Amino acid sequence: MEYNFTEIEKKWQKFWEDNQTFRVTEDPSMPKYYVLDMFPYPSGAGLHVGHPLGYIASDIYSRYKKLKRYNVLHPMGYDAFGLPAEQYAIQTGQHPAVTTENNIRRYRKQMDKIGFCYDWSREVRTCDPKYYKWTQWVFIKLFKHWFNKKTNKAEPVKSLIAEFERNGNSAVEASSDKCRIFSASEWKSMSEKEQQLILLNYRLAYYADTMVNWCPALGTVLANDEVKEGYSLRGGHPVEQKKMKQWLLRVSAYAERLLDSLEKLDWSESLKDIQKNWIGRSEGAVINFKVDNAADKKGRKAEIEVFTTRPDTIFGCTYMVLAPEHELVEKITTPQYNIQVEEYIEETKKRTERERIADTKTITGRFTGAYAEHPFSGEKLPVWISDYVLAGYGTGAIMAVPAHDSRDFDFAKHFDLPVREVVSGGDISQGSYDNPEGILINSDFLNGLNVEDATERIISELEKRGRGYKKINYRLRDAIFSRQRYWGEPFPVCYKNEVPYVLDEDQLPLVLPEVDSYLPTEKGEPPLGRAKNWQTPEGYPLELSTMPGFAGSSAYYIRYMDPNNNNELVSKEANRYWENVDLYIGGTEHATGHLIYSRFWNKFLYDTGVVCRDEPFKKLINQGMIQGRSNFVYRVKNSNKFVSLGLKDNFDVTPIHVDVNIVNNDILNIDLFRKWNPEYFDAEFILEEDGTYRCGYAIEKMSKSLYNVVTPDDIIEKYGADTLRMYEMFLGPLEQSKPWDTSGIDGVHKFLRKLWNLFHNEKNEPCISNETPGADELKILHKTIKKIEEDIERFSFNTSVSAFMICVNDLGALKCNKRQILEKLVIILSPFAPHIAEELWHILGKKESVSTATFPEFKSGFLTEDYIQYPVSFNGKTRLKIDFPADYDKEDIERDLMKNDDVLKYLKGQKPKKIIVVKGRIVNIVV
RNA sequence: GCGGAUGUGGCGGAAUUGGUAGACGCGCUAGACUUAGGAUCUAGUGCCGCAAGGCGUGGGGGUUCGAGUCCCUUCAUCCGCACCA
Repeated sequence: MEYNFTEIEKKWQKFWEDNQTFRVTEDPSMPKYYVLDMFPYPSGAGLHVGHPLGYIASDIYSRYKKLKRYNVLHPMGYDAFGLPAEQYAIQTGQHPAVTTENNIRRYRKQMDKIGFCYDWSREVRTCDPKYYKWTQWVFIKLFKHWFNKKTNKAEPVKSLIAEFERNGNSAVEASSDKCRIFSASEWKSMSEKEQQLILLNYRLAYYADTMVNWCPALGTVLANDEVKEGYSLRGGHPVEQKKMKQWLLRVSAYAERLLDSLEKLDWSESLKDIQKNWIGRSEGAVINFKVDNAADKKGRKAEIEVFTTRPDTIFGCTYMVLAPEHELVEKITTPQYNIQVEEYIEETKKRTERERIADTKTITGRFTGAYAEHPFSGEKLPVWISDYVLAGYGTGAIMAVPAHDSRDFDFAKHFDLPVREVVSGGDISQGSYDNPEGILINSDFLNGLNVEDATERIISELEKRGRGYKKINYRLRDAIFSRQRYWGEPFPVCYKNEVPYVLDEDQLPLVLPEVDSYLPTEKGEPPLGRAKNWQTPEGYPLELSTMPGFAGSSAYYIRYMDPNNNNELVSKEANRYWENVDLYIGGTEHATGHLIYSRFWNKFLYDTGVVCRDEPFKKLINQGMIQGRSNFVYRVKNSNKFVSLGLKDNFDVTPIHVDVNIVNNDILNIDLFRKWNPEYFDAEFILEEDGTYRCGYAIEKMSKSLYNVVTPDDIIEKYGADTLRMYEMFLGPLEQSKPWDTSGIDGVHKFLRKLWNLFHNEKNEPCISNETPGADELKILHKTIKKIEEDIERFSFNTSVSAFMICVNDLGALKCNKRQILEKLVIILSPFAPHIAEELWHILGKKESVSTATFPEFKSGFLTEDYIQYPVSFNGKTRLKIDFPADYDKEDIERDLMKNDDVLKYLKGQKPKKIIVVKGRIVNIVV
């Protein structure tokens, strides 16, 4: 036996655990560095080879930073509440806590085998009451705060109440729901219930009637980021729109800050773009249009409020459209049109979100019979309803400008409404001219202005006349925060007189109760409706919904700083020391969910003084997906005969996925294939000339159903964890998606064996020389030190693996076993292959873990060369390679070139027009 | 429709600032050793060509002494958003 990775890896994993090698504490004498992985949801399927990619990268970086003398926080935990465990519970009756516990144990086992340097003493689980106590605590805090637009931050509701008592709400500028204006005396005369209901409009966690994404199959509402193209992200079930009373988080209050501070984050541009898109800032104006035939009790005309990004086109407005759900529809529809409008509203209600999206080409709508008045021309504008206007965006109403908006144009053409051009530059007979460029026409006082000036002018005019104002609108919606499910955090909320109140902090955690079934009750209540005594000691009923998945993951990075603190979410000292995450590695699938919510959550905690940094994740890297590489066998139709890839075109065949684990370099192991599926036991094979069965392949998602799943466990058993770690990195750039193909792993494994051999003689006995290394050996070493350091700093781990291979190949060629070289090599390799590094470090006579060493310093002196080989090209084509002394100048080189026979041969007697010499790099002769 | 990413040998990929395209590894070919090889070692391996030489970084055009890299244009694949007013 030579390099016995199984034994070595077990030994050092035990050593790390016994010695608590990676346990960290706050140490003000050292600079901190916080490396975080997106913690996993422990699914029943366990980890496949794609999951640990990011963990390995962050582990390498953590170990590197430790060698660079940083105090590194590198924790891990579990996002343990969630739907799959609960769905499984419904099917099997197994308590989700049990499934979750089992899955966590399996994950931990799998992770331990890879040799990560996590400080497991800091582990968190979102389903642990000691953890979710603090999730509930933050919820209460959100409930007790409102967002003051004047100070642009969250403030206690107490201060809001004080203001109401003093001056009513007229001077309050809050991110809030629409709320009527009241005076201080009105406030004081209100009942407790009335006051509480008003405050709900202001709270950052609030309870309101809202349009939700309802998923009947899952029996719960979903947040916008949990729905994709009308289907639930988890499970792919249809989702419909429904009005329901739900808990929401006022994320929209932070839209501007979430957008602005993206600038200073070291995230990829594409991820920032996704967030920018999701937040969806648009600048425009709110304009009020009076409606003729509807007035309130005091005789004030009703007003349609619209939001537009093109107020400059206001004179091109020829009609108005309300969303079918708009509250004014009922009030303004004239009796004559009542029936058809009601019909239309019924129809749209029936359509699911998915149908609406799928069917965007059919133009539908109804006239309400009402007319609005143009704020400048006084023209009568017919008011329509149509589902192309969304209730949930802007004000749910638009001024239609068919000449300059393609949707309005299509609608106008369909219903034969007038089109009036107001910005020159397009051809209105052909279609709308949406470009915001051109000169205003047919627009009264705006005529002759360009779009930009016209926009400015019209807004000031609107403001002067009190008919509108400048407004920045965001697409980002408040997050629906309740789920009608069991396996999540209970809300610390009870209801008195149907008004929600939060529990006192000292009643936390509010522990998830036991239920006899995980299904909704007969009354249609969530599963918590089945819990016995689900009420406060005073007898008030508790909330029946639970919190969504993103609740527990929104502040977990804070909890790691001080995971066992029972008095605070995080102590001031721990938070001030660790501040925030320096490096966060995870998948891009969380771009609009977790990464928005946790930024929001963090900003709120920053406003309230709980944490000291206003952004949670300074630098973020999205690792690419590892795709599966599937293999196929080709069955001749209506037979049990399988034909090899090279011959399959001669037959009528069906490609069938075959387990990649019984295929090697696309050659099928026929014996294993027969055993793999009894159906194929008697199969016949048509083989290649060389007697092998060659499989086809395709790059697909890694998935059980495609038989292309490779687990880290299998790889570790065959090659060891160090090989797995290095091969995962060797596959390609961290951020790119790339297919997993086990075939290539031999190269990395061979490398580790070659490394082992540098330290051992033919009899596999350790054999280290104390001789002083020569210049060539030092050069190889320092070239590698430099390369590895640079590569790690830019997260180019694939190229560092190559650099190690080159280094070991070169040292192997020199048969170098000199201590001074090998010691440093082991240190720089240890982040990548920690087990073999520890073993070799030990062989070098060290007693401590190699992780306590210091990253060696690169010395440029060892790299200087006497001669430099210059590629010599003629007209840009490389023809020759000539050595020149390193200190040669341009003139020296030119002079020598003209004496060189080969150069003269290529010149064929011509005189060069020009000679370009870039010192130390190239020579180019222009003929 | 909008926004983003990617395109280099049979395959994964390298080339960090405009300066030797294909490092490193897999695979393949030949050889050595071996009872044997899915072990190990040596050599070769972008394409065309016997060769000289020519062609080569998705396609077309440009800037430059010199372009995978910069500019324009176009195609393909993937991802995100989408009646967002």
